[in-house]
Amino acid sequence: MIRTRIAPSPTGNLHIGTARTALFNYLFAKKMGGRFIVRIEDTDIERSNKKFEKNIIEGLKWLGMGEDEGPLVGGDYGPYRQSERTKTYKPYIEKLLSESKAFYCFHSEKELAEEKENLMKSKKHPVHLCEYRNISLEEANILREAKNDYIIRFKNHVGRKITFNDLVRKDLSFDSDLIGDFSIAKRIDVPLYNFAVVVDDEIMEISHVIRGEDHISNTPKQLLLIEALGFKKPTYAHLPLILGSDRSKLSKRHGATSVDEYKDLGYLSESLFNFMALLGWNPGDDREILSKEELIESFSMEKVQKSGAIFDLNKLDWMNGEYIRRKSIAELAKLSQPFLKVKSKKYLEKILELEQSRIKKLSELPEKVDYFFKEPSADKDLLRWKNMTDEEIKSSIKKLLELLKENKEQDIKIIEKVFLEEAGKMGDRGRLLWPLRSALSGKKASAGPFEIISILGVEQSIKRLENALQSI
RNA sequence: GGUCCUAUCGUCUAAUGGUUAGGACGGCUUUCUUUCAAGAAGCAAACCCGGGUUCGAUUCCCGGUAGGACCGCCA
Repeated sequence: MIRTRIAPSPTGNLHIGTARTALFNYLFAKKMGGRFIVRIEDTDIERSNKKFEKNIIEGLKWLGMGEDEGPLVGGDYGPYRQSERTKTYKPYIEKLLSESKAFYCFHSEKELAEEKENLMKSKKHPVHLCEYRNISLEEANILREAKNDYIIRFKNHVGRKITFNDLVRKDLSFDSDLIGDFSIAKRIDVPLYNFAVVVDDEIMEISHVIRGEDHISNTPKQLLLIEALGFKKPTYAHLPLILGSDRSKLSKRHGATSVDEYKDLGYLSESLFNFMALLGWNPGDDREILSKEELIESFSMEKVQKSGAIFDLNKLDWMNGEYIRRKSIAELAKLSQPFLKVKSKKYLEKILELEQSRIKKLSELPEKVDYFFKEPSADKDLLRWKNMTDEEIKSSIKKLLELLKENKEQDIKIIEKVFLEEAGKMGDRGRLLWPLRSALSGKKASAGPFEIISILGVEQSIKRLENALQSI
């Protein structure tokens, strides 16, 4: 059974990078008929926050990645929060300690920091080979009472090569000397990340560890622990990172980095899902717009890119526009609720019909359609088409009013026909139609005048034209 | 500083030991058009550098260069 997991730490909102990692875990698991698991890494109780945990899991769900197991939905391998698993880890730490595969280290943080600094100064790889690595447990117990400051480290072998096969990067190899005696637990019941993951992955029977390439250097440590504990090795896949416009790891200074922010900006979950999938992966053909099902169907690790990909807002905007245009008006109306408060559903839908092809994100809506809710302020220069004189504008509007009043009771199709005929007589249709549209919308850019009239109604349109006339 | 990773249009990417190096976004042009979009048509735009292997390298190998990630008693 293929089992993949995402392990967010609940110290902030759902980050785009985390979401993308989750996405690849999800696609892979679903493609292989496996299970997608959410495990919360909240070792450091102070930093963690239930609110963030909920937000992260809901964010994943919003994107379409419902978890098969996790802290909120449960499962047979729980608990799914690291903070609730301290009892699970303890025996494994004790085991390593009693087998002399781990030891107590009594160096202070200050000493360690100095050691590292000196090593780097002398151009050496910063690595801690601890002097306490061979002391007996008895000695350690005595020292522990004397100093209460200690940490548990893994006793690393020297001169070994650690190799593993990565699904994305093929053979990777690391020198054990450069890893040193790395830390595995703060105290006997407080494991550190590298230790906790290894134990959890074993117990939760995680078959594939799919994560960002920033974890590559953690892998040899975890492999060492797996070996020492006699665990089963999962298969690894390290994904290329998502980069900001300057090619460094995507972070706050690059702008919006959380899924929430994109949601609030009016991006649809489908476009974000689709877009992230195409960052560092392709389906092997020219398709760009793919549904979740198609993405799952065509997913394969072999197609995952090795180099990082810039998060290009331009393309996201385009894709979001594509998705907006593919929505039914009813769906779009529902999605627009948070952005546009309109009491009448019918009215909202009519407006959306006009804007569907004009917006790239839902947040553009309020500004684009405000004229449907309040009369525009009159501005004579806005009414001017090319180099019409004030008098010409005036006579155009008078003509418009006249025609509109005459055809008050007519269907909009008829009105349009009449107006177009009249505009045709003027040679340049803009001389009649531009003042019409701009008087109705109060904007340089908007939907067409007849579409607007059909929504506003003839009475309101006459009123706006009269207002416009006043301003000249 | 050390280790590891990576390298095709501005961006996301495809393909290939011999191609006019393909697609998409963005840009530009044209078209449609009262405006803005959307639509249609088109244009410009890339194989990091050097050496080797080879009849032939963008492709394979080596070196350089550049960029990135990591180097916690965070995860």
